[in-house]
Amino acid sequence: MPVARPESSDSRVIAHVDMDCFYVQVEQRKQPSLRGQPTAVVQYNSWKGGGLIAVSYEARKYGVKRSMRGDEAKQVCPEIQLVQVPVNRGKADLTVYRNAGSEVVSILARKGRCERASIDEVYLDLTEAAEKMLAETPPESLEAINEEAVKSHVLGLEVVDGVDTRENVKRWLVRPDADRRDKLLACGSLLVADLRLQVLQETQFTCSAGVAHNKMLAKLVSGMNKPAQQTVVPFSSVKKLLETLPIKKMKQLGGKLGTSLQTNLGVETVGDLLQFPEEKLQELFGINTGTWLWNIARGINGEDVEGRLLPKSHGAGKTFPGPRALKTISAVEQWLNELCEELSERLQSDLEKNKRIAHTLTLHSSAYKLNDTDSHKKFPSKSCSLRYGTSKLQEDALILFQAGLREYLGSYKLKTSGSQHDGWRITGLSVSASKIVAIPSGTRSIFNYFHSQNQTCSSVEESNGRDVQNAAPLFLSGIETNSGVHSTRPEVESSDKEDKSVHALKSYDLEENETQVLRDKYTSVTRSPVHKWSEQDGFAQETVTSSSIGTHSCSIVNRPESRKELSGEHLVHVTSKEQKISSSKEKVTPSILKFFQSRTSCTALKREEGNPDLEANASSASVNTCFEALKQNESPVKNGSQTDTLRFDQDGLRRNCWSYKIDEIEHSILNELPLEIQEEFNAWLRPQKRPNTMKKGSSIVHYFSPLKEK
DNA sequence: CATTATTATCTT
DNA sequence: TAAGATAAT
Repeated sequence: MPVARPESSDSRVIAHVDMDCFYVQVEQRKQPSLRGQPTAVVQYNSWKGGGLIAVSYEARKYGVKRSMRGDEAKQVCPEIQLVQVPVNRGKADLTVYRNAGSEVVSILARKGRCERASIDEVYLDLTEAAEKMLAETPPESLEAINEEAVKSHVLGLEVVDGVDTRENVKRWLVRPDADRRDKLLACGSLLVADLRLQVLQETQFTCSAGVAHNKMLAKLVSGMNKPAQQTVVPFSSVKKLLETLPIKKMKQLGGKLGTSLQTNLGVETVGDLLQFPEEKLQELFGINTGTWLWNIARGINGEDVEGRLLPKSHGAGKTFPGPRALKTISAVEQWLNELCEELSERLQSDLEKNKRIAHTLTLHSSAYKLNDTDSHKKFPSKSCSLRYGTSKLQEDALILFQAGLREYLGSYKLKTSGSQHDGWRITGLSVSASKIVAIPSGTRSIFNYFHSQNQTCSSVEESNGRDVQNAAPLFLSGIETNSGVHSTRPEVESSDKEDKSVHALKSYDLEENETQVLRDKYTSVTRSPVHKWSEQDGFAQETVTSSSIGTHSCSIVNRPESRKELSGEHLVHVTSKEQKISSSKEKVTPSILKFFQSRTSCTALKREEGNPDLEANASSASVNTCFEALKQNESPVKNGSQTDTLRFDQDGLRRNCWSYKIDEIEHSILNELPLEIQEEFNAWLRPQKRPNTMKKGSSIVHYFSPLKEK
């Protein structure tokens, strides 16, 4: 679970941008006559008209819903235009939507760190841009305000009668006496309005956005006013916003965890969560999830916007429902071949365009057994090191499948007839490529070198007369020629781990009596109705465009450490993720300590207690009087008492442990620190995830199937 | 066994 | 690390 940092120090400007019924828009751009008409995108149509995966707002007025069938949609809206998702190799092909998503991302990434959250959603960290704007061209100085920004919905904005809403919003945007944080949000709103306009101009797509101090809030409100509008959450309106918000509306709480909160704790709204002490939530749900929940209840969420424009994995899959379930190995093989073809194409494209290489191939399947009562056993997923080239993928995928099937059938298969199509049916197949790493730029020369050489170790196969790239895998395996050092085939040990069969389905459960006690103890009785929540659009997918070279590489070995060996001058660049991990893990941030130690005046700042909620105790500290360094980590202060204290909980750090009341560090001060130190400081503000200390069999949280009974 | 097809993250 | 579970769109 994500971990939060103290809110009051969080004056970031975060936006969540969500495309409006994205697939529909893509189709409408292709076919402009569909504009303004009730339209839906449907995949396949032979069975009940196919399944809807995106619905235009015109169609929604008729009650057309995502995941209705085409036929149902026609019933409620006979006029509806149904557009089919392209089909290739017998399966839905989402390439056009992925590419359209990439167009959008490249525009949205212009003003700050950008994270592609799905095919049609991104998060933006606009903090720096907003600060810059505030410093150089603050809204109050502007002669004209972006019309789009003026149309923003500002949550909690008091209505002045006699003043129309737009004028009211405009006044909020340019208010000279506003809290700095609100000013930053105002700048963020202007920036986002700008970006949305650019997206529209350059792609013809509309989108909606949420602007707030963190990801969770931005995401929460981006869908509140759709389509083509934006919503801002001023700091001061967070509490009221969350108070009555149904718990299930929060990201991450839409599933079993949310259900558990409802049924086990009687928590229906985010506000209800405020009753529970942090320790209690930690006991119940584990240290990380517990802390996360406690923070979420208060509108606190320290998750970073990752700078990532590309997907971390690629997958191709298909389901075979009902009578279409696959009955023979040969049918499975054929479909695997199709899937691998698509996957291979996308991998080639990624390699060519993004210079990235995938390391792991995984096969997932779902199946059931005939005339077998315990037949809902899960088909095991299997993975192996990934070899480039369509037929390699196909070969390996089949082997993985067969390994999975043997395990799935277990001794069950030992019955009659060795003939194939027997007891089993395959209802789903998918292959995916993960552990994708960028080829460091320094490697390019090596890459090119091998590129020009005749391949040292490739077979010919389906290289289609085009280039074969060996350099990358070579790099990744650490300079060995990959001639045959490692087995390239998926090594499928048939270690039939027989029994362990049924992992009980997991969910959150509390003991009955404890549940009652908790409900009585913390849950109040009354609650009130809430806002109106518009639906979210779209589907989740990924990015990457297409094109292809026939790459065919030899064995690719997963050996991350080997890169270190090579890290001379060129190869220092690892993926940013890895850098982050390694640095936050083993680094003691000595430079920060040094910096503070060299500071002579560290004066304490006391903050008034008794404010358990969101009221900003904007402690006005100045540069010299801000940091207090305590020699020993005085009793770990916990969030429950509203004093956020940095603490190192890993032993190595215990000794020279300092505690800071980071709530009390004013933001502007951070700006005076050297950049490098600012970064480290920020890392502090986003505490690491703590190892889960919850014992597995703890009577408190244990997982089971929630909606099972009855 | 008819919400499909993907993706991401966390736990074990 | 691999495999499973959960969640989202």
